[in-house]
Amino acid sequence: MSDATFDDVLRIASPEADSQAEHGPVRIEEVARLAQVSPITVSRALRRPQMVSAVRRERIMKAVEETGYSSNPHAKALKSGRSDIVAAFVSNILSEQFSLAIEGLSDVLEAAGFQVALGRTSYSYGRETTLIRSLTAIRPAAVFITGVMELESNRTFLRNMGIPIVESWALARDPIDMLVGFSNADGARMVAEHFAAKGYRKVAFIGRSGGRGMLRLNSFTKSCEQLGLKLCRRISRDTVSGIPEGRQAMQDLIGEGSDVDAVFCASDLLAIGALLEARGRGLDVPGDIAIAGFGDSTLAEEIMPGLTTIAADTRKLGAVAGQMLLDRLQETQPEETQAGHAIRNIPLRLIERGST
Amino acid sequence: MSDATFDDVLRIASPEADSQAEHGPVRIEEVARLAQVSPITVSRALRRPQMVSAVRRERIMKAVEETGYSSNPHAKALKSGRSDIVAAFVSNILSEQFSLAIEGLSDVLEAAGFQVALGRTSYSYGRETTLIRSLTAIRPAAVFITGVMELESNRTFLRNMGIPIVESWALARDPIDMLVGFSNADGARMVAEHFAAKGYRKVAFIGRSGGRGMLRLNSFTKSCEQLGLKLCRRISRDTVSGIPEGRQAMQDLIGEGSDVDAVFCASDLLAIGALLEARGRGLDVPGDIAIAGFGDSTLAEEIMPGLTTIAADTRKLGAVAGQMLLDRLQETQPEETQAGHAIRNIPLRLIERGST
DNA sequence: TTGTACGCGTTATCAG
DNA sequence: CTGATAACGCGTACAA
Repeated sequence: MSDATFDDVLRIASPEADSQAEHGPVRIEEVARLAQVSPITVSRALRRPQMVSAVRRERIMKAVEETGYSSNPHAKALKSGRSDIVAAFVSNILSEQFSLAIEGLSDVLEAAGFQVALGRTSYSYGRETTLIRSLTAIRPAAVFITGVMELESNRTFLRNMGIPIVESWALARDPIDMLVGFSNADGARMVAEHFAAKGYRKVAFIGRSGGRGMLRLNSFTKSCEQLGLKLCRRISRDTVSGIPEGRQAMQDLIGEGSDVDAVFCASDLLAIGALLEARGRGLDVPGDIAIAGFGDSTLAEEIMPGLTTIAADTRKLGAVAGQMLLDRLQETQPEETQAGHAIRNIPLRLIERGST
Repeated sequence: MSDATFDDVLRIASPEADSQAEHGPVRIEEVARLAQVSPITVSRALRRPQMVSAVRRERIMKAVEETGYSSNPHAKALKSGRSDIVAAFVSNILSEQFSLAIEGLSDVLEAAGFQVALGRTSYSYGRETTLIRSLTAIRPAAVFITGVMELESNRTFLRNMGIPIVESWALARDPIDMLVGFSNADGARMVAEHFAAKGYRKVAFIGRSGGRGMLRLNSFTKSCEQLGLKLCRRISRDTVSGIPEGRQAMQDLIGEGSDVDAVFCASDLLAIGALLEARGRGLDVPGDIAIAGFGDSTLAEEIMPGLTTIAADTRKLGAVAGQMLLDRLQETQPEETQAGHAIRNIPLRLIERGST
């Protein structure tokens, strides 16, 4: 312990001393005794109120209130073979867009009594596989993935668990189960069309070489051809894409002395890095070079001169995913709970700002 | 479903068909049968290997391998009255610093077989209280908080759970249990000293009015007095502090026609908003006005002309917290597991960049 | 509508 | 060192 100064921290006293935690957790039996019924009746009163007479139900509810009873989720999970946990796989929790999706998801699910457990795959198949295998033990009620599961073995494994699954972030043709995504291809096309409309002719692409970066590049390439744009340069890296990588890529581009008009960056962070580098070297954006991104991060609006980008409402995406899972979890006829291959599309829009 | 273009998504086939999930989870009994021992011996072989003879232990381990057995965490939790879940309370998952702390925490804990469950308090006492109460049901093994619990009732509740708890992000004098923090007061003083050393004399403060914002303001105020700096203006808001709020605050400051030299913003995002606004209005930073932040976000380094800021290694903070929890969880004599009031200090340093 | 008996998978206890 | 027995708290199946 160094001699650092201690902070004086706010403390807020509360009148009622809450000694509830002292006596350990309340069991259903205690509630039953208080309400003068059997434990199973308490259980029913909570799970299927209409199965219990009004008189007892009220007595029970009162006892529940008084004791602060809530059922033990582990016992419940053990009995039912299924927990109230929804597993959410995220490649990178530092991503604003993924975090927003998780917020949307957990807002919906927590309101319905489910817990969201985060698993970080860190863009690694190894970690992803490890996490997937651990699901056998946890017995989640459902699974959400910010992305599409790529390894066929993991897809099979998840499918065999027989629980609702939502993949996301792309409009894949045959999801494991359900899907809520947006069309990366459309987004890339919108950028190409925007470039064409603004009169840019010689364009470049910066992005990750795998996954969605690749999707965006493929579509961008095709659209450029159709629109008569010349795609002079593609800079792909397979590392995670942040501001420094964007800077580096732009540096490469400029260093080559290329005469590119406009650059499409497959993520906002890449685009912001590129933009900062370009301006730092005295280039005018968009005069000397136009830049567009993907994702509509907070920064896209704040940075000078404003970043043109493709926006998807990812908080909504998460909320929709949560609702799809809930719908399936709360279905009355579990027999019908076959993989429905429901697909929901989240529309994209291009937001034009100063950078193009 | 609109007519959006379907993306072609990468699929990676894998040679070995893994049919493990088909047959439902493997139970300890199956392993026992395979190894020709009783279930309890399997349990012991896994939890206390030295209690089982080498011969059987090997047979058992082989059977575990073959079946892919892993113990059911719900049954374990039910039996032991304690789960392998560590609850982590975060006020805002969109914060880069908090996310890094969570990464550090879960890297350490997951390696030791614990699961980290995130609870978002959203800077709301109500949500915090709700989450705290829900812990009774979940029976976490331990609790981590990115911040200091302020409500006395919640502090009591947590203390009474009798599990290891780590608060963080400030050097509070009497933590509920353990603490790993940095001195917000020191950080603010470092900024004041830096301003003084650079010759700035008329300074301002922008920050949140509660919690750590207040800590930083108090210390900054005192340091300014001691150093002969004139603290002309304090702009406090009680909302979450992002780039837009920083912009707004700087706008207020400039609008008043004040002749402030330098501004200390209690968070990097506020500082970046302020910086963008100042430059957007044609002010030179630091010529016309110097700006310093707190947190050392990625952006601080990237933005022009570089943001002077107070850096704390929050990933390390999370890792240290995880280790403190682990040490307590793995203590052999549970009798000694009294609230130790261990306090660890994470040093701060001022990073000077172009903005001052 | 209500209650009894039992089992979910694991591990502590105690006897061997 | 090993195994039989019981119990963790809840909810399903069945009986009343």
